[in-house]
Amino acid sequence: MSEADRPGARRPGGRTARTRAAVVRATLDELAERGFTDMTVEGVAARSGVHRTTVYRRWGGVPELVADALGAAADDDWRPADTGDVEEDLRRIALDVVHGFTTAPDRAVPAAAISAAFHADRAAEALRGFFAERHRRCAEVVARGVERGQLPVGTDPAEVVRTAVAPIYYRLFVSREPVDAGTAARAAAAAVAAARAGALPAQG
Amino acid sequence: MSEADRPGARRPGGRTARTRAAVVRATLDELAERGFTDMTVEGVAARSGVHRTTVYRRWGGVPELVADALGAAADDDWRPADTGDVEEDLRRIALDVVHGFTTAPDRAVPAAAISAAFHADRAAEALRGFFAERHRRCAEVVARGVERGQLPVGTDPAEVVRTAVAPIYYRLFVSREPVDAGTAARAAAAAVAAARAGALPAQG
DNA sequence: AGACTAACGCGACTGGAGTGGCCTTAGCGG
DNA sequence: CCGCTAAGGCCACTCCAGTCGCGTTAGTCT
Repeated sequence: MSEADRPGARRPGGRTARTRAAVVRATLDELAERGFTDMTVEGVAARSGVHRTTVYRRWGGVPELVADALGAAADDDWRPADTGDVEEDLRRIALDVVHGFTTAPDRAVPAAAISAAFHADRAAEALRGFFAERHRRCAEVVARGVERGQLPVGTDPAEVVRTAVAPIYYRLFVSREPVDAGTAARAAAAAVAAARAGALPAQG
Repeated sequence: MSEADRPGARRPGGRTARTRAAVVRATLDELAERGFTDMTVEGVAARSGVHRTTVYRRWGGVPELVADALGAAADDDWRPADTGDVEEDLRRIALDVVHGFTTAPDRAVPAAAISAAFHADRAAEALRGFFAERHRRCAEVVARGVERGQLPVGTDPAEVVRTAVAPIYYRLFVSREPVDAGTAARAAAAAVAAARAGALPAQG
């Protein structure tokens, strides 16, 4: 559900949608090439063929551009794998996170989104929405685990997901320590162990 | 071990140290008053009575100022409590984190440090050093728990600490969800449960 | 005490971010 | 097919972050 697709928008298709697409694409490219800190509205405008003023009017600044790009990137059909084992499913989710921030071609985008959320409320809201949706999708993995009897009834699905990925983000952006596949596996194992022990109940 | 105290520094005491102290103090004040995003070198210079040029020369920019302020703030004598129970000790550590980012008078400082690390390598290094030291101090809590037989031998102390605090940082700065005392208690309980299950071994 | 030099103060300058007014274009309606 | 209006283009302007060169001050060392 992007801005230009909204039913209430005055000019749903046509020029408005084209400029937005061009700017979003340019934002992603600039982000990958120069990074969030060195990125500039001027550069995005030049690359997209849209005038600076238009970008300032419709978005407002770099953090908002990143927020919109995140929203566009979130409109994917990503789904967690279903291997039949909760811990394996969670490990794959955690591995996706590690790859998304270390080896993925557009790895600068999610990091920039987290950084942008410090600078603009709109970016923070976009981030909140993005992760709410991710938690929703990943919760199915935990729900399946409960159905299979691998996790106790009453386990909070989203909390298990948070526990499984939080250490990765913590190392990446807080303690600034290296992350690898082992980090992901360990975090997933810890989340499952905690859930099995009943330490992650709903409504806690 | 701050810059001005270093044995190799050319001018250990005197004007250099005074300027640095004034600038660090001004940085903390500006941070609390205007926040990281709206903070400016101009403001810090004016408040400290030091010229803009000097600040640019010795630090380089806002992120470096924040990094130095973090370094100064890290020179405290904070120690985790010793209640005789690992989970209670960890819960108190987690509670300190929650308070430090939500209700503490200088709560803007640590958040700014995390944000600054996205913008300057020097800030990222300062952050890394800060958390390495924190992990070191908090590891004692886990070590005591192992000695008491509350946690299995071979548990990785730092990893338990990371697991206990990571969900808080995750909610604060990644998923942008609210945090409270319950968040801290839950995270500490999950960390202990995972450690008890042997999911957080050393050298993993 | 006096020279030496690192560090600071100062003002001028540059470049780019961000804004406002005005005109043009393109999509939508009748 | 033709007006209507939202959105974009264009240009000029302001303002502030950051830099440079030079003069001055204050520790340090003999």
